[in-house]
Amino acid sequence: MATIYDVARLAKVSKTTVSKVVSNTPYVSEETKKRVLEAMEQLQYSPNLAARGLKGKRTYVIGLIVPYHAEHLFHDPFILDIVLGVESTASDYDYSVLLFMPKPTDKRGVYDRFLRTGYVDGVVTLESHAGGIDDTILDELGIPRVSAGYREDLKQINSVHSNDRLGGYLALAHLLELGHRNIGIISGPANFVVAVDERLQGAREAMAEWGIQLDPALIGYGDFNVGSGYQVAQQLLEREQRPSALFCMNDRMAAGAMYYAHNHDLLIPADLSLIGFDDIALPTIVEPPLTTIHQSPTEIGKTATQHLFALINAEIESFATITLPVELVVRQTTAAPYARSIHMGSSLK
Amino acid sequence: MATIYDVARLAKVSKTTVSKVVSNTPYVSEETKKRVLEAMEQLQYSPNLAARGLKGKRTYVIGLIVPYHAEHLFHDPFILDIVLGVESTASDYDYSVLLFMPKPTDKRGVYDRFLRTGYVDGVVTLESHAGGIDDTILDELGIPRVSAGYREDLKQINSVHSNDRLGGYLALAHLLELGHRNIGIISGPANFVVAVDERLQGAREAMAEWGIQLDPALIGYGDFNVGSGYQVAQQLLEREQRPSALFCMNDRMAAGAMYYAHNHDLLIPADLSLIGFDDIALPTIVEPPLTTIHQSPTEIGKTATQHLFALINAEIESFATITLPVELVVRQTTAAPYARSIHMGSSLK
DNA sequence: CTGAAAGCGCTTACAG
DNA sequence: CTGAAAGCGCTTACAG
Repeated sequence: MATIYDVARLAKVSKTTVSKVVSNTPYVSEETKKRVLEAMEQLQYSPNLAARGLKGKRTYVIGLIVPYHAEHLFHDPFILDIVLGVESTASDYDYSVLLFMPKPTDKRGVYDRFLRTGYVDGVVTLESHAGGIDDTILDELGIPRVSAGYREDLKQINSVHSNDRLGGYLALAHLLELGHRNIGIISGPANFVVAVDERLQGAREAMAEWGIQLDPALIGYGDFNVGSGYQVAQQLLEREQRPSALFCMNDRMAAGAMYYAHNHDLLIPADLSLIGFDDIALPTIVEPPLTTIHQSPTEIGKTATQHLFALINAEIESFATITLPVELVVRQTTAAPYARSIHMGSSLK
Repeated sequence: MATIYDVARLAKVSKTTVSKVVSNTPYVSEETKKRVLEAMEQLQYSPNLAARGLKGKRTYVIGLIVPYHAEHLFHDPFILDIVLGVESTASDYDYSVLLFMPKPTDKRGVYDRFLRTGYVDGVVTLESHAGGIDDTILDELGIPRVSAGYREDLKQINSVHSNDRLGGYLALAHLLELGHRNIGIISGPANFVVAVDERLQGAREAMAEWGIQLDPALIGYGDFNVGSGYQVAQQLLEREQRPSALFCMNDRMAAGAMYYAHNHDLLIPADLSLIGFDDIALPTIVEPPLTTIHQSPTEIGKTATQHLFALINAEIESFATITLPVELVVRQTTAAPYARSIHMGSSLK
């Protein structure tokens, strides 16, 4: 591979000058610059990252830490989208991404070693809940860090996530506006996945605005999988006072709930309104199309990485948590309550 | 961060000796070694990767190239599992993983630059179909490469994938042994995803053994999503001579087919046998449990990475394609054909 | 605007 | 078994 020396010789300048052209320093004459650029092109020169990293203040590499959690959380399709957002943004900044996936069984040393090798200018961590990454080594080494997701220490700093509280609020407000009062919630794991707690809080706030207290008995806890949506729907819909609407904390559980409704001759949305969260591409056979709260995992990855570069470049020292907008997407699974039963009597089956 | 010099000083030896201890060279006295090890521990010394990469023959980094394909292929849960296998194996070998996700819109230069920076000792590429990675730059730079999945040039070399042909064979053989003769196939995209072609070939071979010719009209083409499984099932099951069994090329399409069967009062397996491929964790509400062909994406990642290290260490020069075993997992969606209709007459509805 | 020189933290022959 | 010295390919003050 061509080195800076080869380029210098071909362009008849010094290594120093080549280096200046590479790093776009001003005060290089146009003519010299052009000659160097041509030589670089001709030799397909690409600066050796190891050498840059060794001498300069930068390694041109950021770390991406994706802790392996429980099976179903790790296989969340969002993870790949966030990773994609991080990688493509890093690439835009001419940075490379070093991937690190610590397992829960890893001793502390593994994590330390990854950072102490001195390879990274900063790290993005993917987090969703307790037991994640801790900052002490990062602080000690002076490596900036941005969290894509909620920080495990819950500090409102250097992290990027969806406005989950607003999402919970919008979902409930939508149902309340339609006239629903007896609303069940199919929650994810609470006190563990921070986003879940936030969405619950948002739901609570919406209900408070309508003067309603959230009944804990109307909250069921699933694990984000389709199957748990089915089970929790069953648990909630078998109640004496059957809820007229369900807020499901992700689209997959909403699909499970819909499946339960189909199996029990509940028409959606006539007998039961359903709203999800995420706005993933559900199988087209899940009918009717789901009303949901849209969020953008790729944007989370992008925004987190952009802000990491702002930290690396010392443009900012830290930033307050960024909450990305979420959006209510009304499709065909929500309507006024008991639209059908009002006309046809209350006995549904 | 502590350097090799700090360690040398603390242990009262030369840098050279420390380096020898780090790289586990023999011919260091036990006593010296122990002192150095203690100093390393005390200073939390970790060799600087950039310096190692610059001077030594190795960078201790491998590249992982995950091309962004069509939406649904990229979001295949297998990808994350393969990545996990690669990362954890690299980590076992004290290597780091540099992630690279080229988009179809990337100009050639982006890919080149990733490799020309001289950061990687080798690369693992994730591939499934045409239009992937080409070897010319790798060959030019002398960077070893292993493909996790079928190589896009279809060379039977330095690649690791499941024994898809055997999988196709096992699936069909299972159905044929149960007595099915009129068998439909819900295929993935053919002439594009290599594994699909292989599975079809395996299916063909099984049928030939039973003296049956595969009828092209009994093959429908889906896109691996649940919805397409539903649609193709419909297309095949509405035929004059309704197939008594369907071989689905992944579990998600099998779930779609099952859903179609439920909606049309076909009992599984009494009226219709169904076999999938992959053995993913389907939602528990998909009932009955699916008979399928098991494969192990994490193993693909691990095996590919292990062999990459064998190439890097020059233990081998190349290796013939490794096909990882697949396994028939018989659960409850397959049975002898028309188990019910034989007893109850042929009118099903 | 240009370039000579020092040095980043290692590894690797080589000599002892 | 141990260590002095050269050098990997860059960047960065510094001098001109």
